[in-house]
Amino acid sequence: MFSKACEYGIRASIFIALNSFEGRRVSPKEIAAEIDSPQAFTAKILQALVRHNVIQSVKGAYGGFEIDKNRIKDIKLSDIVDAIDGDNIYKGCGLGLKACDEDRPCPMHDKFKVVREELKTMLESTNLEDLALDIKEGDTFLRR
Amino acid sequence: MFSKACEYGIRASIFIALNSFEGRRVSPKEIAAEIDSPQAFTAKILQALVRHNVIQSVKGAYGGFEIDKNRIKDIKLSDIVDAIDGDNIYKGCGLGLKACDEDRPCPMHDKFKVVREELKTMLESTNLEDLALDIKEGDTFLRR
DNA sequence: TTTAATTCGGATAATTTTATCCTATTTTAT
DNA sequence: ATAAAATAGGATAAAATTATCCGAATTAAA
Ligand code: FES
Ligand code: FES
Repeated sequence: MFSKACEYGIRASIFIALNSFEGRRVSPKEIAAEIDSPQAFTAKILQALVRHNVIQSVKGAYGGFEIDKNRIKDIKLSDIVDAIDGDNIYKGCGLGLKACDEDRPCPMHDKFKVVREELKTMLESTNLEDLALDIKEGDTFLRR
Repeated sequence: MFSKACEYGIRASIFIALNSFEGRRVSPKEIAAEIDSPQAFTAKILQALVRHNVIQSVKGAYGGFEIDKNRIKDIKLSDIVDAIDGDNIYKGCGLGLKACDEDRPCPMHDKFKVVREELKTMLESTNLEDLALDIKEGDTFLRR
């Protein structure tokens, strides 16, 4: 469904949010260890998320990645997916036609559109706060 | 959402079904031209679909690809996706954990599961006959 | 001001996916 | 039998994704 980069990006964002609640910055090393991802590759993804303004970075000693505590609840899954995988999964044709076009639809269009919309709604209505809180409660996990 | 191979595979299967209604076999060349896909790559995908028993091939002169006319309505989109992309999209964890596990779910699990199930239901309840008939009526298109 | 701890960014490598090419094999018609 | 028309399948190649490495730039503390 999502690219590896996007999966790592979401898991990383949740872990950063979790720590930002406590006012703690985290390093790519710590993040990769926690979410079980390749460290250098994860670092690249974090850079992309910074560029897209999803997370913030602080350089130098005592630096690391963080998310403004007050904005955690405003960051939606769709922001992360958009930043890394782009909008094809929301807007693209399920059969790979150049664009999804109501006026000249592919055979899967009517049925696919429903699923695509549901995915969109789900990603747009899920924020980092919700996800991080579940982890804190021990109900969900970032690795296995 | 799906791989290129899978997109081509679905489009090809629909076109083959359309022709099999008329008792006509089609070649990879004709298929690729019709669905706007690379011919040799498409041929490989057709071979895979034959191996998975989704379509049939007849070698030699006057040969080509076809689908048993009586089985067109029994072939579901999920059969094609399964054959080419496997079952990860139905069964896998949305955040890329090794497997989706109810007992140790990822933070996205509850919400992702709903979308994944809807996709599964959609693919399992859509058959090649429905898709091919819409094209015949001129309501939908395989290329653009 | 120096040092240590960091992120940033470029270069490169490995792997997977997508794509092409060529030959072998099969089958029908002549 | 032979020739022609097809699919099958192996060997590569190209492109995209995933992954690693290393030095440059930045920042805070000592
Ligand atoms: S045209 Fe294919 S999904 Fe809309
Ligand atoms: S555990 Fe991630 S989707 Fe079920």
